[in-house]
Amino acid sequence: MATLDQKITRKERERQEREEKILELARTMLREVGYLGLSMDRIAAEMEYSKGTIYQHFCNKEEIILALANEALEKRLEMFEAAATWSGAETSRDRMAAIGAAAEEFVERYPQHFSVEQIVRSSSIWEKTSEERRQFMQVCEGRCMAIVSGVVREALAQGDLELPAGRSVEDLVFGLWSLNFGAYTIITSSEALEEIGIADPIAALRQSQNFMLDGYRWRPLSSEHDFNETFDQVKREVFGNG
Amino acid sequence: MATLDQKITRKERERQEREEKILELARTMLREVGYLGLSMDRIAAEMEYSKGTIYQHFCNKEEIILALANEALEKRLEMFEAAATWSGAETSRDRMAAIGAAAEEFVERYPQHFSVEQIVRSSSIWEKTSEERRQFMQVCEGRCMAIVSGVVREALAQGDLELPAGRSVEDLVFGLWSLNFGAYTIITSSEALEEIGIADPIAALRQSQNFMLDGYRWRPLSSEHDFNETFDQVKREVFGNG
Amino acid sequence: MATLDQKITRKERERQEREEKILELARTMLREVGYLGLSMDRIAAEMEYSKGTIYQHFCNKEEIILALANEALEKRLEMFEAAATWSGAETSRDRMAAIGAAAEEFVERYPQHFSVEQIVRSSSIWEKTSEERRQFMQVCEGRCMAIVSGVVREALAQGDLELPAGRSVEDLVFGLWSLNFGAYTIITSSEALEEIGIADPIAALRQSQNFMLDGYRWRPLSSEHDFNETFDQVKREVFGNG
Amino acid sequence: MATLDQKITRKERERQEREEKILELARTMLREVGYLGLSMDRIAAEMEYSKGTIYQHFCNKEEIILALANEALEKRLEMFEAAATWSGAETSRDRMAAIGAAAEEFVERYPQHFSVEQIVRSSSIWEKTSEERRQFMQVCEGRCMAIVSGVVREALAQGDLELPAGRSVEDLVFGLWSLNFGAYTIITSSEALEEIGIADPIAALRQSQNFMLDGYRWRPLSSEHDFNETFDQVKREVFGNG
DNA sequence: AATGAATGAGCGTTCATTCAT
DNA sequence: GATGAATGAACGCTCATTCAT
Repeated sequence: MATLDQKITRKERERQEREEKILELARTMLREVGYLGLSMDRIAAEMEYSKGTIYQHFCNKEEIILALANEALEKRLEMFEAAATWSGAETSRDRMAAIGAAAEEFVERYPQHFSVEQIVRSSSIWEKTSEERRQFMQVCEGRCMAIVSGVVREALAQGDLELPAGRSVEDLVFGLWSLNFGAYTIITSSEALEEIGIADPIAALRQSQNFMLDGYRWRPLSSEHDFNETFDQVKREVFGNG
Repeated sequence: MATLDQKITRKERERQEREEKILELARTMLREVGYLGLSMDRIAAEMEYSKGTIYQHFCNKEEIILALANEALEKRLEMFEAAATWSGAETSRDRMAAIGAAAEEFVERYPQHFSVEQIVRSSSIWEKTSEERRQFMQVCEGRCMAIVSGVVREALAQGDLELPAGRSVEDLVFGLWSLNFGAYTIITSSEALEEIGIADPIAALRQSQNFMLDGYRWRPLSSEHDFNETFDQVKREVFGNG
Repeated sequence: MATLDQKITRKERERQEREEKILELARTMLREVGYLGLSMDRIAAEMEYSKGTIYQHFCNKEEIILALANEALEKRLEMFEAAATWSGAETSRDRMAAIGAAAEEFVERYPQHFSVEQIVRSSSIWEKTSEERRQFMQVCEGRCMAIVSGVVREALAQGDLELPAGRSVEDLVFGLWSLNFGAYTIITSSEALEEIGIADPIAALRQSQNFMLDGYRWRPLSSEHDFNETFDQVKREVFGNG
Repeated sequence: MATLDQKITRKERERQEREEKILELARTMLREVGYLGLSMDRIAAEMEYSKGTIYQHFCNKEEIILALANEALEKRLEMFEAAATWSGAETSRDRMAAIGAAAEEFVERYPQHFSVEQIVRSSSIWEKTSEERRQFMQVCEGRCMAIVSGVVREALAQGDLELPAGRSVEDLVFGLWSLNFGAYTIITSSEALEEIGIADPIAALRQSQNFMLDGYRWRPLSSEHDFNETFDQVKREVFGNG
């Protein structure tokens, strides 16, 4: 019985390993040759498996992209959650900075994941899976925003922050989101930023974020606290990136 | 001689008109059916010219995209320049706001152009023209930045703004650029932002920009001046969008 | 020994049940999705058995079709035999009408079976099994004809019918066969016969058959006897279709 | 100008010749390997043209079948019309026999055309073009029937024929249609009819037709006139098959 | 005996590109 | 200079069949 169980387990394990391998390959290819360059033929050729086998795992090219996007989403969520519950945060703004650090870490550690998100966003992959797309994208965006919004609301509750008239919590989050998404997109897709004077875009991004929140008067202001240090601390303590 | 010249001129004019028509068609198709849907066959079918003729103008499908991106760049530059030299600006920060308004107007007025920029940025179109790409992208980014940088430098010169230690003019510009590019990308590619709480993303973007510059202590602060009004004024006076 | 026998019997019974189940499924699928839609994968997916197991029963996709055709043949033969030995027949022509009723009943009761016959007839399934085909098809046609021929010969023997010069028993049978096969094919494959004026094709078929036999001077003529009533009677009494 | 015209004419002629060649090939392949065996790859391989070229003529595999079916329909209609207007017909039943001869000639002269009709009828080709199918099939059947119905109505008008109670003109036509379609199908798809006793199926079909019409009391009866001779005469005089 | 992972040839179709006219 | 027929590699996908377990 044990043998049988083991057998099943091994087969299943092999299956999952194969699936992971397909996704890994797809992720890399997506990064290297883009959505257009990603083809089932190429994936099959690059693996030691045949086309048919790939199709036994994913019945669509789109399903692969979908799976990839799901992975990316889950990874990011996981990291955001870890950051949002960081025990070292003394203020609500610390917590916000921690999430910023998580976003930074995410792109650095999993650049392919970020790539996938951009492709999913820009491509017309979804024409077929249109209905699912709307749901998936929205869930993705919604859950990510919920974490950030939670921290903002906490700040409001604690009196660290007041919103200007007519602005909602989500508007603030949208600002941070745009800034981060835009920055990483430019960093990822622009070669030679240095040559146009941007030596350290990550530092510039941190600065911009801090100043934006200063503008909102989220206390403590960046003039009162070194959030740069907070970023580094989070990356060290939460993500072991020292 | 005059006749000959005229003839050449007419031919040349016809040639340029044809070229413009091809690009116009390609632009529309790109927006409607995406990069994947854009095909030389389809372009030819939709025109009164044949495929061969189109190839006489653009020896590549990629060349067409390149030309489209060029157009977009030129259009944006033109608008940025108009904004940067707006006579109604009383302060350096007014001028900065004017450029923000130009960016807003650009996306609203020429959504296809913005589309093209995103495609160019995300696609692996460039494999063949990789060398040209680096140059082109850099020129694109460089010229746009130069205008914005100019305004920042003016602010520094006039004492309206001091940069924090370690930050360059380009870092500030990068922040604005990221924020804007990110915001418009999200707006363009997310369906149903409203459902996740972002009712007026453009307003949120303006706010974020203003607060970011407030963070930099660029005077007058947004608490001292209604830049929202400046945005509207520029769109009215410079771009006739009232 | 008895135990062993029983075991073998049970196994064999299970095997046959499985085989029957495969065929049942295939028959239904053939009708629903056509020959093109019939696939080993789909059959396996729809059953609780795997592809490999199915291949243990039928080493070919074609073999399944062959088996299906065999079933159809057997079913029809069975019904023809029942009709040919109908105790209610008073004349040889009654007996002939009874077979006509059987053919009618067959198509009505087992439309899938008729479907299979047509597919087998039209498809080039047989390339591989070509040798078997010739045998099988001939056996099929031969045995069916034998029954009908038997009735014709009986009529000749009893003096109800004389054949015109140069015509054989088989020629008469061929006429009936053609008429029936053609009619059911048209009925099955034509949508909206009614719109082209054929409101009741079954009645038209009965009429045509009767008149053809009248032409042969097979007594009693349809003017002397209501064969329509005979048809209904057979369907009621022999096939319980009332 | 003449040169230009000629050029266009030649190109167009070449195009049509190519198209005809594709259809000819497809027709033969359809007959030899059936609908399933017909593939764009095979057509392309068998011609000296590439797959792309084939697709420039027919944008679908189905379009080819459709074109083939159209050809068959037109050919048959043409032959039916020629038969229906045969000047040698002395009676309405002569005219009917002439159409029978046309049907015979059609299958003999263009067996592939008849093949196409059967395939179109039996296959699930039409799943995609389902809407068009209904129309096309109906037009096909309708136009063919109209000619035959016309002759029947003429017979009624001239008093050569009375219909039994409850039977329509179309019912009679349906009988003839079924008989012919069925007979040719069996002849085409059954190997070795002779071995099961049907030495001359064409003769048997003629006989069956004649007797069916005799049953309807369509005068002159086949006992009063040698319609076999009429058949041969039509094939000779109208179709030059002597 | 039963399984289902793996195969790989084949399918219909698209499309950038070339080149004879 | 303009044309569009011709190409052929590539695509996403299917499926009958095999075979190690």
